[in-house]
Amino acid sequence: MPKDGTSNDQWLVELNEQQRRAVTHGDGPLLVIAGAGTGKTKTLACRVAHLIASGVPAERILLLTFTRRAAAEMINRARHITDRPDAASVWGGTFHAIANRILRIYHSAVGLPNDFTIMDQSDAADLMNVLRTDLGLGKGDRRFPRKETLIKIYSRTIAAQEGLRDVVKRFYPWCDDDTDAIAELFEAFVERKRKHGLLDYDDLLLFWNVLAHVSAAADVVADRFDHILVDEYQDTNALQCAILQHLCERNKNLCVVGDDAQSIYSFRAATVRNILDFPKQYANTTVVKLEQNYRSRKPILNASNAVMAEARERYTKELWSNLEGDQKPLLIHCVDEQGQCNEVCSRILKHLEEGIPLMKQAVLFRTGHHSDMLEVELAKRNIPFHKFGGLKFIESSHIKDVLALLRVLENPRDEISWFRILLMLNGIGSAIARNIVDALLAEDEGTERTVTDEMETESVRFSIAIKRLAENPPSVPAGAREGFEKLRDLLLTCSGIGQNTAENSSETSMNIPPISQQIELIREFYEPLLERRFDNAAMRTRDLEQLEHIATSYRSRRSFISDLTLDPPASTSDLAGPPFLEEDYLILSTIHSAKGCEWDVVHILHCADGMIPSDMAVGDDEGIEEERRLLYVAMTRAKDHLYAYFPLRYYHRPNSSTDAHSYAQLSRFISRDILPTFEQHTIETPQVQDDPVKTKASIESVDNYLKTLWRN
DNA sequence: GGCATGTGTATTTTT
DNA sequence: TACACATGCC
Repeated sequence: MPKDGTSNDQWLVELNEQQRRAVTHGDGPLLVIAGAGTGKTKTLACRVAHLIASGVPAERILLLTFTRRAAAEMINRARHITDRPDAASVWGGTFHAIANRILRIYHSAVGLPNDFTIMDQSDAADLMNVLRTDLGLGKGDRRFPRKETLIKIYSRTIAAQEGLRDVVKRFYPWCDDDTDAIAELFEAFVERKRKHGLLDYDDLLLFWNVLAHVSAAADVVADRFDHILVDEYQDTNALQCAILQHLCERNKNLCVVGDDAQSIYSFRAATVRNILDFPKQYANTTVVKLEQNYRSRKPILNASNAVMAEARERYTKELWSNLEGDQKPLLIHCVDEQGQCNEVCSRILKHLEEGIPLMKQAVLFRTGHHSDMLEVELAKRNIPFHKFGGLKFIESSHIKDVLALLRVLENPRDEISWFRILLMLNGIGSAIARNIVDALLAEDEGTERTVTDEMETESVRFSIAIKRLAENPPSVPAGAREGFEKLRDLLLTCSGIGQNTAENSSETSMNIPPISQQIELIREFYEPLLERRFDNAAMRTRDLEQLEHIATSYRSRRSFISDLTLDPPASTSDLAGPPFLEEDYLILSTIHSAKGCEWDVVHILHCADGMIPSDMAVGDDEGIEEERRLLYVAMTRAKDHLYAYFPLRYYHRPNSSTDAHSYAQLSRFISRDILPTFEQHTIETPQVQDDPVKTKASIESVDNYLKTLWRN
């Protein structure tokens, strides 16, 4: 094993000059402006490798990325480059995942229990809703913001570190009259979370930040890392910026990488100011720009640059490419959405025949449901696919139900999960559920949490709520008794108490079944309920099997739940069969989830005004600009072939037989001036399948069908 | 009073 | 599709 530096040469040679400057930069703040496809991942991976090779202990390097997958990939690459297994101990992950990891260690310094559970955004919204009802808001004819809106306001206030009043005025002006009530609600929200040991996404960052400057752990935390690297810095918010500032108070070894032209997360309070003002914030910043694109052929880059050239602000760089190509991106005019589906499918199959596997092709779109019709079409044609973004596995109600059971086992003070579970049972509605929850949690709430770390072992950690369930369960109405008994058995078994009575519970309490077995038990309990509650039980059952499968790789229930909330798996509800059995599959993805990825062939759906830009975002200039960047991100994912589809006609009710429709306009971002950077195709009539019954039963499609008869 | 059930409606993007 | 809201049933 060569010592410092000597083995560097081999990989350094493969870098271009700018990349090499970024990789070998020594101490002090470093800003890397990295355009799309300029080898950003490679540069970061090499920098990590370089640091390790120059003697920085791997566990003192922190790599913050946008997804866990990105961190894992870079660390893996660094390990290969250096050929040092210890590279695996680099701290890598999202801000939230790292916050979780840190807080599991230093929780007591900020007064958190160690068994805290993490709520995702919809859990937080549910809690918000409970409190909203408790406080009597939303009663009468006053229209009070919906729970989703409330959690967004809350989240933005914290992430942007601005006052509630300002946030509401600026982003939610229609809620301005309710600000006082909202403030009151938020106070209750925070109080309730603390009482029940719940942290939401914002709390994770908030406490990490607090940890760094008010607590006794501050020194330890600030000293923990010698080098910090941050990917996708343009999509960080004020709170994350503050955390970083605290983390590198000792040394200024902070390297941030990003692209202001790809900032697409302002709805999460991300601000481009972070990256633009970085040199001002950190004196003596070294700035490196990566402008050579290694991904896209010239005509694709041309069109992408043309789209960005019309942006209101001027971006700091211009990308160039050496990759020749004579094919401009294709702009394809389709009759309607079905026409778009047909066209996409046939082009995908054509490329497949040419030898480009499905995995190297992607279909991108603005919102999750933009691919609905295509998914049906792909299923019909037996083209397997994976969908990223949109409605996630974890958000479907059957998964949430199972998760609620696990959560209650992990943190019996989790009121929201108790509610969710109880409401599933026959004969129990909100009133009875309320009584049961009150009965179970009553003593717990009054009890001070004086338990120390050492005492919080598995055996004592399940709290009074579970004990009460074992010793003197709350009474329930006769109609609900049977279901409640089954629930009780389940929870006690999973807690390791079994069906025995309380006297020997302390002895058997260590007898907690492994996590996958717990899920199996839960599944047995839940399946009858599932069949009663949903129509498509079969598919949902398969999801549960999948969940059980994921669980087998976890040792503790706690890390399983945390990971599932912080790094949820992509959707599995594919129509085209069990995805993990297919060797080749097409990628469907929202543009947001496509960030950082690249494919040989990229198809962008719905390039119509109202889709990109989304109707929801055209309210103000900043919103529109972000949509433009979104299209830019989508286009720059393509290496060799880029297709943009524009369906002319949108049916108001796609699944009915009525013909009501309206005409769409081409996306405003593909303006007259930049049209020449595309080649245009028009698909005249919808392709009629061998089975004409599949086509829309409208007069028009009948007529079109007849036309094909006359012609053939 | 409280639960189950039916109808209508509004739907971005994600940790 | 999931939720809010209204109505009908015990």
